[in-house]
Amino acid sequence: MAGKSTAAKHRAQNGAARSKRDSILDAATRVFLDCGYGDASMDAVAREAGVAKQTIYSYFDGKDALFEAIVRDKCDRLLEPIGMAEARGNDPETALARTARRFLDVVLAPEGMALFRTLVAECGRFPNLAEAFYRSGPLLAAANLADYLAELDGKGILKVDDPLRAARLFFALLRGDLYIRRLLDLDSEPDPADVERAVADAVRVFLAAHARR
Amino acid sequence: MAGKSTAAKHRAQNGAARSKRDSILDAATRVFLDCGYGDASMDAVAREAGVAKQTIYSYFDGKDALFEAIVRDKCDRLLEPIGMAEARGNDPETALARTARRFLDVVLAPEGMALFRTLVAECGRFPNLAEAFYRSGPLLAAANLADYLAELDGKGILKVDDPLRAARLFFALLRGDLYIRRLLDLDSEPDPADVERAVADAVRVFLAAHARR
DNA sequence: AATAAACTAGACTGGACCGTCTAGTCTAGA
DNA sequence: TCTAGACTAGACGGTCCAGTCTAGTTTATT
Repeated sequence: MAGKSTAAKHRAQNGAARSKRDSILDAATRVFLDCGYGDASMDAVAREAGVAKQTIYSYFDGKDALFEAIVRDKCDRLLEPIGMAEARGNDPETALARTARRFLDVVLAPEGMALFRTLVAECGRFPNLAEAFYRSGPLLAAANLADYLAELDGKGILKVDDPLRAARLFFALLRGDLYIRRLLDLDSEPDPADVERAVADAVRVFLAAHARR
Repeated sequence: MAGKSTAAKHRAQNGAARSKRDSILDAATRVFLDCGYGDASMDAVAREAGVAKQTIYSYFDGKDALFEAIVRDKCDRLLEPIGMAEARGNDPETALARTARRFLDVVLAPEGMALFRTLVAECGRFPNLAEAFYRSGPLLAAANLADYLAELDGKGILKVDDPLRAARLFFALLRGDLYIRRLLDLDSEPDPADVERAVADAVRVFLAAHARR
């Protein structure tokens, strides 16, 4: 049976070794999101983590596996806030603006951009990662907003025929031109005033399109 | 003076050698947009072009220069239709829908997506290329549409306070969720019905937001 | 203290690839 | 026919890197 690999043994345990595994993950995240998959070297990860290269291979099966691990980790952690359900108690304008701010804060931040850029670059090699990202990010955000929009429609506050499509349109509005420019690294992180303007624009247009007459 | 390089000599002439240079450019475009900069090899380009590797180096100074050449070429050629000015004679709905269709046809097509993906992946290494793309693509499209919107505002047909920002919002609406999914390679090229729906949605929302009351 | 497992530092293998070089072939013009 | 320049096929040097291996050190447990 060829004996369980050390990596497999590590994976099973949750104790003290956990911290070493974490420091590798942290370092790998920095290196991969900084350089991209191709230009990131395992030696660089080892150096950054303050760990021997062999140790990495005792926790992870190889470069691919390490990359997958850090991406899934980042998706879980980073995108978590944009998966939060709506605060139902407010008027639509306030609730939408809050959702919008939370979304932009995450996706326009350096970490969010780096993650997305890396996934776009590697979606050919790791199609399942791209899918996982989409589900735990854009799709989840849209689904949650759609629930809220359906509720507003039911109460007769807004007119929303297809809540999921409307939610997607809202986030599309929100990304606007900023997102493209950030993707191409033409701008650094926008200051709060720019974000606020983008939020206001998106909310205004969205409400105009879904007002009850 | 160290003698003009053969590459320089070639660059100066426009005659028969032109076709060889073009076949290298064509092959390089396929290889680079297919594999990305890092995974594309000069040997692969040579093989694809049916040319000796040395010949490539006699026309281009190296891998970077070849990449720059094919990207600038693609930007010029591919993005040209979305830089076209508006047909002013129609009602706004028709004109917007036409603009929208032209835009989506280009950017959602495999070539458009591949170009954009590659630029996103390499914007750290080639910041000037990202800038050039943005200017000859998204910015030009928005600027042209903005002119048209300003005209509609002047005639009192629509209410558009900031034409450039409105134009950007229009294209953002248009990209919608489709663009994100295409970027991550989750969908293949959308069928015309999907495009038509995206166009209709964007036009409807945009007109609702900018209607005169 | 003894022992096993985890870890380190660094050498090493095998392969990919950029850019150069060599030697020879083909083509066009004098 | 002769010659110069463009081209080809392929070898080659140098570099980088994933993943393995070795030999020695630290840590934890009994």
